[in-house]
Amino acid sequence: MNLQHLSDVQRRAVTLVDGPVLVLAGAGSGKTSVLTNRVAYLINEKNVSPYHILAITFTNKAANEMKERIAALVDYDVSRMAIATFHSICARFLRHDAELIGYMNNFTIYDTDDSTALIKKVMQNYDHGLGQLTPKYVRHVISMVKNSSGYGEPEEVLKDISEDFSEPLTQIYRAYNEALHRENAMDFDDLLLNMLRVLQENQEAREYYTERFQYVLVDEYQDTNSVQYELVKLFSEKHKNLFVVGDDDQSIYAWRGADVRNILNFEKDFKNAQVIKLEQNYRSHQRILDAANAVIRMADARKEKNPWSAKTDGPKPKVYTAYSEYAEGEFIAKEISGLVRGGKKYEEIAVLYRTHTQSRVLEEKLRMYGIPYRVYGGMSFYARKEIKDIVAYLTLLENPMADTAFLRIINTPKRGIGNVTVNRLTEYAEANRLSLMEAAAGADSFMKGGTAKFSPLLEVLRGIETAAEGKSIGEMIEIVFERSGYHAMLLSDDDITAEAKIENVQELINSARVYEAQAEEPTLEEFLSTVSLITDMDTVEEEGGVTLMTLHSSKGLEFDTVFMAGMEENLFPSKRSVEEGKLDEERRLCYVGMTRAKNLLYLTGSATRTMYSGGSSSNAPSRFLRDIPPEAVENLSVRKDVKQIGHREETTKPRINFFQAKAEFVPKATADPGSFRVGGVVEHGKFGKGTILAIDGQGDQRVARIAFAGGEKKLFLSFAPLTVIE
DNA sequence: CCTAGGCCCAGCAAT
DNA sequence: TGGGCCTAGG
Ligand SMILES: Nc1ncnc2c1ncn2[C@@H]1O[C@H](COP(=O)(O)OP(=O)(O)OP(=O)(O)O)[C@@H](O)[C@H]1O
Repeated sequence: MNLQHLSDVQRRAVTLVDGPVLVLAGAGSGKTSVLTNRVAYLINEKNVSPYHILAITFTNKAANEMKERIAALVDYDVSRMAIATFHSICARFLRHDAELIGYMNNFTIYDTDDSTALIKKVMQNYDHGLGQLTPKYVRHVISMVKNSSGYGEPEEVLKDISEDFSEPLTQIYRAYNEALHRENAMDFDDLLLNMLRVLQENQEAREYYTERFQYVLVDEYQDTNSVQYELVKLFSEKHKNLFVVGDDDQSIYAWRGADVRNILNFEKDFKNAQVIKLEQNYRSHQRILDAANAVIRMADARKEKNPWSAKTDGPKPKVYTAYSEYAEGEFIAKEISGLVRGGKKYEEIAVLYRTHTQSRVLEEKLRMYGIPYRVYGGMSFYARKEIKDIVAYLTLLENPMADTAFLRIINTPKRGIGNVTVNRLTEYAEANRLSLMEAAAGADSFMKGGTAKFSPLLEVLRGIETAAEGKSIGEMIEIVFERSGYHAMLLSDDDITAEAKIENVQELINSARVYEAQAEEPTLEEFLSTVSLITDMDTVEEEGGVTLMTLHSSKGLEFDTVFMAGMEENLFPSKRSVEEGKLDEERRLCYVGMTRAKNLLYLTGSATRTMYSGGSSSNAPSRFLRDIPPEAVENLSVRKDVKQIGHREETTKPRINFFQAKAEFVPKATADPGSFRVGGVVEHGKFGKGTILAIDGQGDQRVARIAFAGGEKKLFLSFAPLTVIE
């Protein structure tokens, strides 16, 4: 196998196959490439059967790509290979082993929506004195507890999280888990946790998996949580050939339980571990690296690295501060248009932001300029209401005990079953330890006319079940769509979104057909499993225009040109991160974003931003911008823009922070009127008229590159005898 | 007892 | 922007 395309040290990482190995290296150093090559190398050169390999990727898409690569190398049914995300692989194993820990193997996976709904229901049953705590918050706490299970009992973990509420929270935590178990359902965290229990509690299963996995590989190791850590440790305990790659500077998921200590302590945790450092960055040129390193250098507690790029030169990162988010969007759209006119492809460009809500304005401006784009993340296809409703019907076919799914469709379409009836049903079901569906069948015993009330629904469900017998999944969805009355409901809905919803359901049918065509042995169970674990990131395409996504989602990806929008205090870093002292994670997120760029990096922001209520806030430029030495970037901000806020200010309500903000983002030297700007025309006492090509530096150090008739000159703006012509 | 429409409030990131 | 809560009408 040819490994000539790798550097010496990368090759070493690929071929050092025995024992625990950590590749700790900065962004763009080829960690993922090394991991993929290593899998291929094991199979091709070391004659390891694909069956004996466990490789954990960060997205399903990355897993599929890796499988495709392996498929080209060996004659093996790669779909059976254990290459997947933690969640997918655990779900797959549990389909076989859940019964070892008291679940049924056809368990249902509840997504965030489902689990929030269930938590809400559980909370209603308790006079917990948690009035002010929302189900969403409680779900987050519960998730943290589950993800921290490697550290101890729920009670202890809860005390650390919330001293005051630990008791009621513990109660809810228990009740929620019991409900999940009764419903034969697992939430995302349970997938990991229950797989861990299988390994811990069942000797035979442990034997099987540890014997099987001679080689264990994990990508993005810095963002593993305590349960994932335990899983990795157990899976690799027998053969001890554990290979992990990661970058502590890219740890950005502590808020959902990831623990960077996993990577920092690797050498201590795994005896005889070898550590390989990759220092060369193959993705970005040096100027991008310089700026990114200026930001990450300020973080505490990190392993120092010496990244360098062979591409020593390239355009400096560009900074632009607009006066409003609309102007910011406009700037980005204009720049993209210009870049594309210059030959760049839309697909090579990404716009990254801290929060999904930022995308709306950006989209608006891109559309205005006729720029094709695709937004990833946020509301994914499978999270849409109509899709989730149809999926709930399918879930009930597979698992009639899934009360959460039942509650979702009990009155959708409308069947005259309201809150009061639902509450009575729930009470009755709980008192008699029945599933809601079972309880509904005996409704006469708890309310007058109960049977009559529920029989239409039960008949629909029974009808679907009979009709779906022996049918393909695509056909099942059609049956559900028709017989549930969902289609009719949408047809009679004159809301403009109804048509799109019908199309979405059609799309769901399509995806079921695609799944059936591809799967070895398609089952409804597996389809539902896949659907609940699919993310938008798995559908990233080569085509489709400019990519819009959050900074978090961009981890692991790369683009020729990257715009980072919303580089402002209170947004990035977020207000909460500052308040809660979690600034470093934001800083690392900034580092992740900047290092996605191969060639061109724009850092944009706005002095003001509209709030949901219609008001407006004004924010200083992000501190991360200030951490980059001025001479390392090119500042494209125009004084003119800044002044306009002043005008707008006077016509609208005053904003407390305005002057402060203005003072911070206006470079000093431009504080005098008649400002210089890139593209502007100036006159010099000696050289005559010229056009400003670029301005670098700040304050007295600002240098302009100006094209005069007699050639290009670099001049200090504060000293040169220049007048602005236009 | 159900439904629809109006009002009020909230704001991060995602498997 | 939307989801949760409240109210009036059916
Ligand atoms: N030896 C090499 N020669 C040339 N290009 C390389 C080499 N190694 C990696 N690359 C390229 O560098 C880029 C970054 O590689 P990769 O995504 O594997 O890095 P990474 O360390 O996983 O990055 P990150 O941590 O930022 O996600 C890819 O485009 C890859 O093809």
